[in-house]
Amino acid sequence: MAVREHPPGVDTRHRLLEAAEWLFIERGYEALSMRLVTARAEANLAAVNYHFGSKEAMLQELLAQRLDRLNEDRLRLLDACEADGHVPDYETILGILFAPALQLGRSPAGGPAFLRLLGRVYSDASPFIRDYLQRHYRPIFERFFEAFARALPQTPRNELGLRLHFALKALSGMLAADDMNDLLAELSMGQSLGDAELLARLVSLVSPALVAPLGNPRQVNLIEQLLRQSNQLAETAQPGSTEPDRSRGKRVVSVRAPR
Amino acid sequence: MAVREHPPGVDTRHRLLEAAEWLFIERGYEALSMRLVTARAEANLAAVNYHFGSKEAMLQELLAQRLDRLNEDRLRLLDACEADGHVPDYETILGILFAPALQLGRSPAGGPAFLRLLGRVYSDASPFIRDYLQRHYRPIFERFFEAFARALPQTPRNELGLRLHFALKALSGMLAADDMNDLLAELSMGQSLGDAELLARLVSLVSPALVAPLGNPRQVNLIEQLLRQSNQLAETAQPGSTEPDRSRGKRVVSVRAPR
DNA sequence: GCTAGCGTCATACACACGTTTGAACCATGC
DNA sequence: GCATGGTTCAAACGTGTGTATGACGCTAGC
Repeated sequence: MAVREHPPGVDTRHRLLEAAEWLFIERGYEALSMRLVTARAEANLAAVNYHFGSKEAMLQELLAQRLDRLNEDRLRLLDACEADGHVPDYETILGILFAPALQLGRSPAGGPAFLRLLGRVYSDASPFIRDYLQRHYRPIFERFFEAFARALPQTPRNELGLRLHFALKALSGMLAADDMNDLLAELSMGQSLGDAELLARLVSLVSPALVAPLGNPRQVNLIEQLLRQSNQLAETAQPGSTEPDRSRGKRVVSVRAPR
Repeated sequence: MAVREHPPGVDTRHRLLEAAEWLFIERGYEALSMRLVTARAEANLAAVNYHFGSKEAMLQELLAQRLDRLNEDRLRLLDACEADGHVPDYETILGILFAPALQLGRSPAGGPAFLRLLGRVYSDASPFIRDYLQRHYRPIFERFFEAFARALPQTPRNELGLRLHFALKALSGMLAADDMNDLLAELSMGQSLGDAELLARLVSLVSPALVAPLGNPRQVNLIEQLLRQSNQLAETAQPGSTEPDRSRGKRVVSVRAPR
């Protein structure tokens, strides 16, 4: 007879959250099923609904546990840097956004793969995750937006929005990548970097998107040439419109591999 | 009696592809169900399997129809720019990537929302889409990677990979956004821009990520200060580890809203 | 010793999914 | 007229999902 793996005392609730976190990091929200979670946590299928009430409630608790702390730290840091009317410059604000994230990534409070979790959360397409972020962290985002706006007063607000959108998409996309640990390693390029150097590199990778001038005449000229050339090539290659229409109709028979 | 909406002659196949494209653009692959597609195309549920054989086959055909042309154009343009040993600089290569996309976005061959489709494809997390891109367009990506490597010979290859990854994530994330049309409009900042100006701005937004120097001593110093300050703030605020443990156990009763 | 009550368990429910089926439809061929 | 074959249709199948239920074990309080 098999021995009992987990005496009831050992917190199932905790194991569930842990399993859910890994699965969410690895496969995203849509692919996260209760059966997968409970199997990995070596718990019963009904455990999630018993302890949390629903799948979404469990995810909410998981996210709150990990993200609330992060955003509190960010806000505190921003408050400190804006004390007595000081206006931090845009690179500092980027640093304020990134530094607590890296620190939580190194601490047990953030969890073992905090940065990957962050990336997933910010790039997951599911409405549940998106709504959650909106509902809980919009004020924080707006606080930082205002800070950026003060740091870059010459940039129109809507263009600033665009540039921020762009920069943060890039960052979260990078953090969410499966090979993001390799990527971070490459950022340090063989040398063993301290956190400060690593963050400085991250900031300098992101910050040009906020302040780079948009299109000088030389570039416009270059692009115009390319557009002409592209048009011309496309014309000579495909004088008609689209594809020659494919073979149509006829019930498609499906040949399935045997189980 | 209701009149027949679509006489059988009007191509169901075409309507299916169209509906699938919109749904894919709006909600991504995971949320794309046959029932939604056939309903929007005003076709029978079985129509997809009749005309294409399976859901995945339909998506493959949709993607091939839209993306093959794009990448052919890109390759042709790159070939032309590399003719007789010429080595295009990195901004030109970015232009080569973007120009055909914009042109197809303006032409009927690309479809009504080609740019948003592009963004979705490149940022969708589902394994099917990811595998499809890998299988069909890896050679193209590698060709462009080599071109970038020649244009930036002083950049180590792995760092170049990182920077490209970063830049393209940013771009696709921006294109996939729901409000991407608004964003593009903001890029032109009120002025009505020609395609060349728009593309030049896009290129100059992306290109710094490829060549910006990584972290000077001043920045490192700034970040070091921030890290210290953050650590200190976090310590004083939360001397313990994480959250005070929540109320545990007790079957959670769920109160469901009535239908 | 007995009874609460927390936690776990197997099992079932209702629903959504992709796919399959066989009959019906309907223009075209003879 | 009648058969043929491409197309559409309603209905079902099997599987996967989140959730709900009721019984069972175990520990704690009296």
